[in-house]
Amino acid sequence: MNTAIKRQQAPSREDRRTRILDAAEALFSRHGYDGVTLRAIARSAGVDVALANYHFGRKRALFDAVLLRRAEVMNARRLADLEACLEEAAPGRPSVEAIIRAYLRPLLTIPEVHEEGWKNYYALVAYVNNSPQWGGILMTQFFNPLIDRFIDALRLALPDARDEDIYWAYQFLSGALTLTFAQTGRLDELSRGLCRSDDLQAAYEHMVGFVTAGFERVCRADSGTPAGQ
Amino acid sequence: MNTAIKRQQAPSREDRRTRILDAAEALFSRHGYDGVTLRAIARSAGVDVALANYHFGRKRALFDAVLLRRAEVMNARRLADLEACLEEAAPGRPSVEAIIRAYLRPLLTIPEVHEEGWKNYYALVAYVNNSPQWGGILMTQFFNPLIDRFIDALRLALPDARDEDIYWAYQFLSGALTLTFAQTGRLDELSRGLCRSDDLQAAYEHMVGFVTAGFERVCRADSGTPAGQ
DNA sequence: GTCTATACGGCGATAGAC
DNA sequence: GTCTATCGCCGTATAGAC
Repeated sequence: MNTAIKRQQAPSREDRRTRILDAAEALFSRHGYDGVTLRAIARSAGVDVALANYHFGRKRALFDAVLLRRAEVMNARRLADLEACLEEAAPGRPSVEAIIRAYLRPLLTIPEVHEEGWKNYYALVAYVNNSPQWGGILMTQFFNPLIDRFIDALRLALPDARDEDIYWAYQFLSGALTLTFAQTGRLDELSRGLCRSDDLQAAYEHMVGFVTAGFERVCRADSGTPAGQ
Repeated sequence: MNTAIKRQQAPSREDRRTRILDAAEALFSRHGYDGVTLRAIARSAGVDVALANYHFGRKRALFDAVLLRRAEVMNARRLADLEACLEEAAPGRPSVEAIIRAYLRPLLTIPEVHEEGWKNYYALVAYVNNSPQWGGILMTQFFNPLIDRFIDALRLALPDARDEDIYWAYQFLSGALTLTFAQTGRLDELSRGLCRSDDLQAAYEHMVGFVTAGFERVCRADSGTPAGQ
């Protein structure tokens, strides 16, 4: 009724919440947690200073809310892809490559993946992941349940691997992934335009090969860390 | 004369410069560029606010100076290791693994590598590399001449590789490397203590295998990016 | 329940006094 | 140069409008 005659009406509760999250996401991804004020977020979102506090509580809780919003979407998609991959292989073992594809593909098959919001989110995750302040706490908080499932699948695919080798390999995957999807433009500079940071399709194809080969090499039964260097 | 009778004397010019750089390095690595004020740096270094400005100019120039100080040391070592590696292989081709070792080994053979200063620097480089604000500009500014040499060596080791494949693989190496040396503690959490972020030796050994295999896979002549996914 | 206006104590920035 | 007065912005809390 009311909604039917809305035209240039004031934004709804959800509109405002979303705009605060969007503004916070953009600003945190550019300036880091300590480089952003609640007032700057409110100004950018076009709302009162106190509104972010009302909806999300303290600054730190808003930071969490920004991360959670898209992490939930992404984790659900990845989990579905992983389960499909395991089901397809059953009762045999899945291949490492199939698992890596299930982990990476959702990052670029999100329909709105080229919108600013997702791009900002990817940059924010890269910031969080690489920060000694946030990395240990927040990556664990938002991604551990999902990653534990992927590690389990990798144990299945690599039955002779030692756990520590799988964890180290995952660490390298994580670094390559978050840097690449942050789309910093660095690659464009280095390659003098030959590669484009925002070519997520090319990033995905290359990363699948690189990471799969890396896991297979590091997790070979004979690939120990010998006493020497 | 004066210097001879110094005991608990005021720190020298170089002492102060160094302390400003150390303080800036620590604070920038924790809070990002926008999260740090010149006053916070001065306070942490125990010097007057105006002194940072006197020695280094504007805030941005101080940021550059922090990065440059250790980048120069690291780049010189890497270049020496690369040249030794090429010489050893001449007139044949160097192996991919030997080149990767020359690129990574200097990161942990720095004698003072476990001091706070280097640890902060590694975290700072991870921040810069992953930042859409800084990544494109500063990584190019401080590391391009060196990396061009390594890319040349990799072209030699992988004569059939396409340039774009080498650049993508380098991007993944760069992400894995900067995240790992940032030592965020994330890996310790995920592996429940099985792996330790500050075990640089284990990081190095695993990374060499992972990255070498990744380059070899991605740069195989037949490893195209086919039209489909 | 949703939101605005405003206030508070704290700290950083600037500039004039010494 | 160093000190300090003052101003403005910080995160957060709260009272009250709607």
